[in-house]
Parts: sequence; C-alpha cells; structure tokens
Amino acid sequence: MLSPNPLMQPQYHPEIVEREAQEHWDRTGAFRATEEPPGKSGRPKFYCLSMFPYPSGKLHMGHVRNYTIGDVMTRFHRMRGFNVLQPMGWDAFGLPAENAAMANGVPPAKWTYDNIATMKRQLRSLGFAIDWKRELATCSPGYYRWNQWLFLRMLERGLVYKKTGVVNWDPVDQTVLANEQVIDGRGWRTGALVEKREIPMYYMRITAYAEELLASLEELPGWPERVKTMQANWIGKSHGVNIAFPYELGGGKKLLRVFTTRADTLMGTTFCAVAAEHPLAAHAARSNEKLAAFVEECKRGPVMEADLAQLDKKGMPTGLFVTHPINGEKIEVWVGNYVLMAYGEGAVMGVPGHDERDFAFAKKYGLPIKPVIDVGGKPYSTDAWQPWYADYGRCVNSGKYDGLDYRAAVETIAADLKKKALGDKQITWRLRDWGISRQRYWGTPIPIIHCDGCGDVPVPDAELPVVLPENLVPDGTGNPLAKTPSFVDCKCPKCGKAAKRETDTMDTFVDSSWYFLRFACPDQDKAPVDERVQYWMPVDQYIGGIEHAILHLLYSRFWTKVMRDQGLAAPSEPFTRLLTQGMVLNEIFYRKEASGRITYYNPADVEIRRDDKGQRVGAVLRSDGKPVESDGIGTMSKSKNNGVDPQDLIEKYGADTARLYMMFASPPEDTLVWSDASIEGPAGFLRRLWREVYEHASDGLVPAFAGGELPASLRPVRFELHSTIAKVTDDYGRRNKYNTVVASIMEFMNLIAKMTDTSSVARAVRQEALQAMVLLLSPIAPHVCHALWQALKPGADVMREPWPKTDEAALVQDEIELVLQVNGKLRGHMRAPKSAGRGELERLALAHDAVTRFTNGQAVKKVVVVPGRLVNVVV
RNA sequence: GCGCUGGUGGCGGAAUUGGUAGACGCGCUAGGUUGAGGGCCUAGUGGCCUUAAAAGGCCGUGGAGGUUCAAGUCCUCUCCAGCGCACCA
Repeated sequence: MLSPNPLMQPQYHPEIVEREAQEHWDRTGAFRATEEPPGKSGRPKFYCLSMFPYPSGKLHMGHVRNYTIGDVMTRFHRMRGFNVLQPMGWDAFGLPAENAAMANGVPPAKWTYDNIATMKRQLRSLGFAIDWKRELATCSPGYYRWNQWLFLRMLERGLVYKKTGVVNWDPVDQTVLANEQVIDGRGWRTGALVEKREIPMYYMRITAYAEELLASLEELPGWPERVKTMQANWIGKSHGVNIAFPYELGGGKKLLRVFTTRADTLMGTTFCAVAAEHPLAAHAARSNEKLAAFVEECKRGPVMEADLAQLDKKGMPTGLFVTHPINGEKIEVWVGNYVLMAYGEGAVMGVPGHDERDFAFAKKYGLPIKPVIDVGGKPYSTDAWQPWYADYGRCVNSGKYDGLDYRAAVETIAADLKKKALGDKQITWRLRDWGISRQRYWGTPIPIIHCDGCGDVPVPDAELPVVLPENLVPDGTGNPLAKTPSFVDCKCPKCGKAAKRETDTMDTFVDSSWYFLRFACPDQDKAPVDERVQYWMPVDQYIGGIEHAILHLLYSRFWTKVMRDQGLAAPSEPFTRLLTQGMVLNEIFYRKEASGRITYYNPADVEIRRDDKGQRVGAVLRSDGKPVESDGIGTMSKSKNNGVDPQDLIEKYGADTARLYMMFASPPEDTLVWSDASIEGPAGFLRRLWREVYEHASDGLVPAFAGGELPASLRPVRFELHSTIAKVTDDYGRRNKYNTVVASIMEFMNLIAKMTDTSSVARAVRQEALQAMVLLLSPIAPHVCHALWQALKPGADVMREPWPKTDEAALVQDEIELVLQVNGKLRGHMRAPKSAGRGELERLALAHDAVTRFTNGQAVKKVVVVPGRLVNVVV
C-alpha cells in the first residue's frame, strides 16, 4: 500500500516525513552502488568518500558536519547523472577502547561493537545515502588479515625492517605510553616521571617513496594548496652538502659527519654539536661524569618535537676536537640538546655568525662568533642577533672563497671537499621512516614469530590471519597479549620448535591507509583487492578534517603506491579531489574554585547576559545564577566539557534542519563556531517552504512554466529563479560553498513569498519555481524535499529527477544598473541599456545629476568605464 | 620553536576576476495576529555627525605603512587566534 501523502497536513512534522523517506529509501535499495561496465549506461562513476569514524561512542558535531558534506556531494552528483558510491566503515582499533576497558572492565571488542551499533543507528537517522552493504570494520579478521599479508609482502621487498626506536616509558606501570598519555612529562595514570626507552620496532620504508610522494603532489590539482604545501614541507627535501670533520680517536682516524644547507658558511664554523644519542657523545661520556649526567638528562627529556623545540638551548663540551676540513683549525665538539639524532647525521656544524640557534648557543657558552657572509653591506655586530644575518650574500673572511655568492660558494666548497674525500653534495629528507610497532593489545597483530634458533620468522600466508583474541581486558600495566600464553606460545614455522609470537600490534594508521580500496570489494576473501578496484578507484572526492592534512593522507598515498608496485589493482594516487573541512568549535566556560581547581561548564548550561543592544555583558550558570568565566573558543572536547550532542538537535528539530544548519553556518573548509540560537533560522525556513508548497498544492497543481512569453511583471521572478539555479549549481559543483547555496535559496524564497499574482500564468511560474527550489535543496535536506516533491509531482521520486537547467532566455536583460563614482567614491546609480558602449556610458555618466553635483564644473582628468559595472569620474 | 591557515557589525557569515562592504540567517527594537504560550506577519538595525523632516556627509573589513582612478581583495612590516609537529584518531 502507498504510504499516505504526509503533505495532507498543513504543518511540517519532520519526524513523520523523515521516517517515511528513510523507509522509502530502504525499501527501494536507493543507495546500492553497482559497477557498471563502460558502454552499458554511459554513466561516469563517482566515488565519494568521507573519512571513516573512530567508533568512540556517539556521533559528535564534527562527524555530522563531515558526513553531511559528503552526502551533499553524493546526492548532487547522483542528480547530475553519475553512478555514485558512498560507503561507510569503522576505524575500529585504537587506544580509547583500551582506556574504556580499564575504566569499565569491558573488553575493547565489546565496547567497540556496541559503539558501532549506536553510531550506525545515528548515521541512519541522518538519512545519509550510504551503501551499507559495503560496511567494514578494521577490527574484523577479514579486514586486518590483509594488513598482515601486505606487511609480509613489504617485508619481502625490504620495505619493512627492524631497528630500535624511542618510546615513552612509565616506570611504575611498566608500560609504553602514547604521547597523549604523557602530561607535563608524567604518566597520566601514575604521575611518574616518564623516561625515554629504546626498544626494537618494525619500520616501513616510506623514505624510499619520498621522491615520488613529493613529485606527484604536482599531479593533484584537486587538492587544497595548503595541504600540498604542508606535505611538501613535511617530506622536506633539502639540497645541501655532507661535510666530514676528521678526528683521531684511540689511534684511529675517524670522521664526524654533518649535513648543512649552508655550506657557504663553512669558514665561519666555530664549533660542532652532536645529539645526545650520537656515538661520539656516548664515547666522551664514558670518561666524563658530568657529561654523562648531561647526556642522561637529554635522553630523559621529551620525545615530541614540539616540546623539544621549546627547550632552553643547553650544551656541554665533550673535550674532543675535530679538524676543519678546509683550513685545518681545531674545532671543539659539544653535545647540544637542540640537535636531532633523527635528522641528517645527528650532528651539526656550529656557525653562530649566520644561524640563529647557533648564535644563541655561542652567546650562552662564550664561543667565538665569526661573520663570513656580507649581505649587501648591512651592518653586523655580535652583540645581538639580527634577522638578516641568516640571509644569502657573498663570502668574506673566507680565504679563497671571498666574493663568491651562495651558489658559487656551495659548488666550489663541495668540489674542494670531494677532492679531499671529506664531503659532497647531498639531498636530505626531513621525512623519517614510519615506525608501526605499538606495544598495545587492540590492534592488528604483527605476523612474526620469534624462534631461538631461526630468529624472526614471518608467519606463512596459509596461517593468516593471526587472530587477535577479543576477550582480554587491559589493566594499564603493559600489553595483555604478552600475558596470554595461548596467543604467545606457538611453533616456529621453519624448524617446528617452540617459539614466541610477536605481541606488538600495528599503528592504527595502517588500518586507515587502504580501507578506501577495500570498499570496492569488501567481500573478496582471496586477496586484499580485486578488479572492482579498477572501476571505482581513485576516490573522486575525499572529505575529512584538516587535522589529517599530513599523517593519514601521506600514509594513504604511500600505501597506495606500495600496493600498485605489488601488482595489485591500485592507482598511483588514491584521492583525486580533497576537501578538508574545518573543526567544530564551541565556547569554553569555567569557574576557578578556592582550591585552585578548575571546573568546566557546558555552554548549554550557561546563560549569556546582554544589554539592550544585544552586547554581551556576562555569563551565568543556569542552575545557580552565579557568574562563570569565559575561556574563549576551542575544539569540542570532553576535557573542556564544551561538546554538543547532535542527537538532541536531531530529536528537537529533525535531521534535515540539523543538516541544513550545519551547511548554512559556514563554508565547509572554515572552522565552525557552534551557536545553538541560530538554528532557528534554518528551522523556520523549512517550515515556511513547507507552507508555501502546501498552499500552492492546495489550490491545485498546474504544469510548470517551461519558457515563452511572459508579462513584464513576472519576468523579474523568472530572472531571479534562473540566476539562482545557475549560482546554486556553481556553488555545489565547483565552489563547494553550501552556505551560499542555502542563502541563495532563502533569498529566492523571500521573493516567492511576496508574490501576490494568482493568474494562471503566475501559478505556472510558481509551480516552476517551487519545483526548482525543492530540487536545489534536496541534496542538503533530502527528507523534506522527498515529501515536498510528492506534493508537487505526485508519484515521482525526487532522487530520480534530473538537476534543474537554467533557461538562458530568462536571464536576458535589456537594461542594467551601473554604479557612479567620483574620485573613487560611490555617488549614485544609473540605468543604462545593456548594449551601451564605453563612449555612451561615459556620456550618460557625465550628464548624470549624481556626478555633476560632485564635479562642480571642475576639469575631468580621467573617466574609467567598466562595462556592466561602473563609471568612475576623476576630477 | 618550526610549518600551514585565518582575522569583516552584538553573533555566524556574504562580497567568485582589484570595481556598490555587510547578501542570507541569528540576535535586538517597535508594531500586528492568536484565548495564553509557542508560532506567524510587518518595519527597523555598522559607527559618528548635520537636519524639524526629507535627505545628506564623514569614518569603517585586527594594527601601521604602500601601490592604484578604485583595496576586505595586491605588496611590506606587525599583533592575535586555530590546526599539525611523527605513539590521539
């Protein structure tokens, strides 16, 4: 039986409309995507993907925003005639599940699956056009077995290797901590001072792809420039010179290698500095207790680069000397806490004359400062650092190199060093290999078996997947896998003797580095991907938070290239177009108690006090009426208690209003500051639209006006209608600006609501206008448009309608309005024939009241005419 | 610290190619409508100044300077905020 037309009611009831629309979509399988061999239908494919969520519990506003943007693109492209795929899955491994397990005693698996069920229900209630038949979760063995399989292929190809890496170690809980579990240098649960510790780990050789990852950024015109710039900086290709400083140690001749991009300043080197982890530091520390203590102090320090960069520059001499490779001077070697072991050679040449960090270091420890570059005669004083000291210039005080510019100096010095076998030009990357080992339970097991006799043995393909037990509950003291003999104890695949299974799991970034390929063929159980990937990939439009601009997007590009080189059906680049949505922010309110403890209050519980102009004067807590302080605006988070639950919004206003508000509030790429109040605008707009359609339909439907002669009074309406169609189509298809889509439709609605003409031709124009508005709005508010379309065209499905076309004839205008300026200031407007040329416009403007009033007979110096826009008279 | 992005009314934002700053919406003010409330409708709403009024003038896009007939938009310097910095995802 046909469901009753919900438009039989004069009022808009979102709960009824949304249930009906969703049932209709489910019943008709509206969002199933199938491969269409080219030639069959001729429809191009469009793979629209939003970054899959981590199942943290409930949807948050960032999810609603992300998936609404993706759904708008999906539905727009469907109506434009594309064969669209929009899948959804779950980035289901990760740390929060273990934290929840510790808090509640529930295994991470159960917590995760429960969250997936909740969030899936929420996504469905928002009416997203998702093909749920392709749903996948990375914590299922059917998915992560291919992580393991690909890991083994990479191991075979030398793209995976083992070496030691530095981790945060909590000495009380005897466990490795993630960076976010270290707060002010202490473990989050124990409060113990965190130590650095070196442990063996598996690395993926992403640096082998550095050159391609950098070069092919050029082939991504559909990516935001800023993301490409960030990736290029992150990969960090720098051209420089590798320089060796010879020294003698224990009778043997050795070389201290440094890398520099400023070889032209080599003659200004007054010291060398090595990282605390450098072998030379370790050697010197053996015979120097104070130095040993300093090295230890550095090693205990922070692991994160951001923290490292903010440390006070500290150092200590090693007592060792190296020889300057050109002039033979003795140069002292220091240990410096600002030297990174992971970059270049873990050692730098200190040129305080022309490097700001070296300058600060030299000042602090009284080391000599020797200027060797002249920057166009700008003054130099060793008293204080000046920004131009680091500029390129010509060599001075540099012996035979005097007078050379940067390029010539680098070439000459590199050539001289090469002759002595003490250096050469070199390219260095900032990008480091990707450490994927995690000493945690809830992740993909690394498929390696440790055998006393055979060493590290890969698990044979036939034994994959190495299944993760799902019933363990971590307690914060190390990895529970290591305490589970049924997992650890196994046989060596080579010799058959008793052996131990690797208990580290993979970084969850591995899971998310290829899921977009798997969506093409989630049911394939013989291989990670199959030929269906060739139909769907690459992703035509990828959408996700700007916070993923570097890591996730770089790792995904890397994995896609690795899979391509493995002979799998993968393209060179995974994402053709990328939209990075801004974060959702909210106000932060707090009170500082007498004890100094800070309590945060949710903005929903706070009332803003305003004066009669609406100017804000303060804020109070609703429950007790006493003031609270504002801490500005920040990302929605549990710790600042400033989250907004989208569920409340959906229940109060309906999914369409929630979607409409999210799209209207700001452009997708901008940060969005939450405001409860302004949702009333979009809510009222849908109510008004409903009423307009209801009233029109109640008076009887008529065929939509389809072009032809029109009375002059109705021409402006059709002009606005077709201008709106053109603008909205451009905003959807090219600009990705949905806030102006909504604004334009609202503006046009205001015009329609003012129409009083009830003639039959006016009713036909009205029918045309209402139909177009419903079609234009349907990607953003699909449920209400589904219902309104049935009211306007009984029996038809809005999703199967083609996108409205602009009628060029309606856009023709005889007269246009131009702006009149005198000396660049707005002085009036005039109407002129569209066909008027420059000369005629100038003549009309000079004779116009608004112009003559301000020129006062003064001599006209110049007249600027911009046809179609303005005339500016300069006197 | 380094890299990236942004800053426009009381608020979210618009201004797409250097060409009318403030579209659209919220809030606020006044009036109307409904038995009340919600809702709905109408008008006004950047600041300062002149005027009885009509109308008009000046200023105005974080700050300071510059280019141009014309700058929110381009250039230089500067301040502030957000995001990322490799084990959060």
